[in-house]
Amino acid sequence: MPMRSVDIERVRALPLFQCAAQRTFDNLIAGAFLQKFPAGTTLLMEGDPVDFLYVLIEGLAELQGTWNDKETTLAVLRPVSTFILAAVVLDADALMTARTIERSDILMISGESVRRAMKEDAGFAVAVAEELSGCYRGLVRTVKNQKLRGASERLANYLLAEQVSQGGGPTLILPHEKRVLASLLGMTPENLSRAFANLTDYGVTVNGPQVTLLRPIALDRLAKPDRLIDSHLQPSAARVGMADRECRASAAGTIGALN
Amino acid sequence: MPMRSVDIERVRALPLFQCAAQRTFDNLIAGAFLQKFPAGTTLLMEGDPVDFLYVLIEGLAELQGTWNDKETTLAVLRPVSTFILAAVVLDADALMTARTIERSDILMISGESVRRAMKEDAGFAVAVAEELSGCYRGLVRTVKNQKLRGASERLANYLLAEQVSQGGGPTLILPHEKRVLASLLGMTPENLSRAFANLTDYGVTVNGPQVTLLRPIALDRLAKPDRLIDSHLQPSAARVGMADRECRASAAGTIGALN
DNA sequence: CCCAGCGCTTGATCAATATCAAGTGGGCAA
DNA sequence: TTGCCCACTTGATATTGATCAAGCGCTGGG
Repeated sequence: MPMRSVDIERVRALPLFQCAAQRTFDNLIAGAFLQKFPAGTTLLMEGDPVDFLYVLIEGLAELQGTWNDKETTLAVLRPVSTFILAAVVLDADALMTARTIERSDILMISGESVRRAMKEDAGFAVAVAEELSGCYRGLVRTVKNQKLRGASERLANYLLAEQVSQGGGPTLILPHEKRVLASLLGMTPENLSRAFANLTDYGVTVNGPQVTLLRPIALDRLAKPDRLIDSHLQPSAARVGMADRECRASAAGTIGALN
Repeated sequence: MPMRSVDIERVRALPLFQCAAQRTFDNLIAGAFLQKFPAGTTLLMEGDPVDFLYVLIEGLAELQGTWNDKETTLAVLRPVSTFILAAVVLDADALMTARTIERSDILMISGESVRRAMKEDAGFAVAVAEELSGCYRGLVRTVKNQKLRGASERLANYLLAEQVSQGGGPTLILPHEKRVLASLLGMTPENLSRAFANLTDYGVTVNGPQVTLLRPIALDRLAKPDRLIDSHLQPSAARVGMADRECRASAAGTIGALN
């Protein structure tokens, strides 16, 4: 499957590849291939060896973990993000299952060549370390979110985060099924319904996948968003350089570039 | 505070520094200093800028997160481990506060010099990426542990993990106060007591900080440890090379080398 | 030696979340 | 169009975990 040059540029523009030498980048792309997957495809199973670094170019994907016949969503990924980086770096087995939620275009880069590129190109190795740092911090936020907040607080913060990521208007569209959201937020679908019902008093109106926040101030007072948990409200209006990439990782919701 | 050469060697032997060029290592150590802290000292507050990479040489330390006057322990660190690496790499604010639990010897390495070393020494940059990958995967395990298991299951797995890390004998010593363990496992101290009580039927006897596992098979059947959550039972008896460093990260309990 | 404080436990109660069981409505296929 | 399936909702109930309130036992200071 040949890559369109538009897509190559989008990948090249990722923080992960921005600082790589042109030669490094060309080598990585040379052995890579772009593939289309229908919705609901399992890309990689928990416990399997990882042969590729994945880059979601278009569509929507999900990372989930399993234990004892229970299942939980660890992250929902949107374009453009890489995933499974940590396993690739260590040449280890996957700790999470990766699944497409929508029909998706996914770039697969040989894991072996990624490891080689790191050794040969210090700039790229640094970029990998920075990417992983961002992913790591995203997960720290996730754990804090999970351990310190109750269900409706998690939902409230998710909604506020989605609101800004969707332009700041009063109404936002849930990007996937509510059942996935429930799992992501660490509750049952039934409880998500009830959590939405609780937020009615705070001006939250639900209409299918469309949610409207009528009293953002009230909702905010309930949610108590925190820059050390919710990455959407970062103070650094300055510094648009290297270090801001962590901003893409969100604790309550979509964790960009999760591995 | 001059470092003993014994300690220098212990640091040098860390996976993080093993592959670094001698020159890189010397530079890093040159600007570093070793400091002793009494128990209960706050090394770094959540939200503060991070100026140093910390290496716990001796003692016991804790990483905790806060929100809305609630507090949770994210990890308990034992020697020798590094922490706050991710924040150092990104030159970002700390997401967790770091506290000593016991009197501790801590090596502090300039963050600026770490970032410089990464750019100049690809081998070191790769090691940083590998370390971060291990930390990342440790946190993935933590999240799965937290979201998929109930309180007594988490405790049971913690005990089994501690047992192997303390030599595999039937009796083990809790390395810190039970209240810290409770917070680490995501429950209240009261509930930890009750969780211990529940495990009585599975041969768990508690006597102060000393815990004996009389029926390991029964306990194991309850705990259902999983190599994709509990890092203590890794299959890789082979491959003692680079990639095994992740083994030090444990989901249920002490996450070595957490950042 | 005694007492105060603290960590831990235990019991009673309460709140939060999960589970079970219908029931509704929309979309898709026959 | 009809009818079924599936996501979602809602209610009733069960379970789990948190909170509140004593009480116990060890330790360190007076």
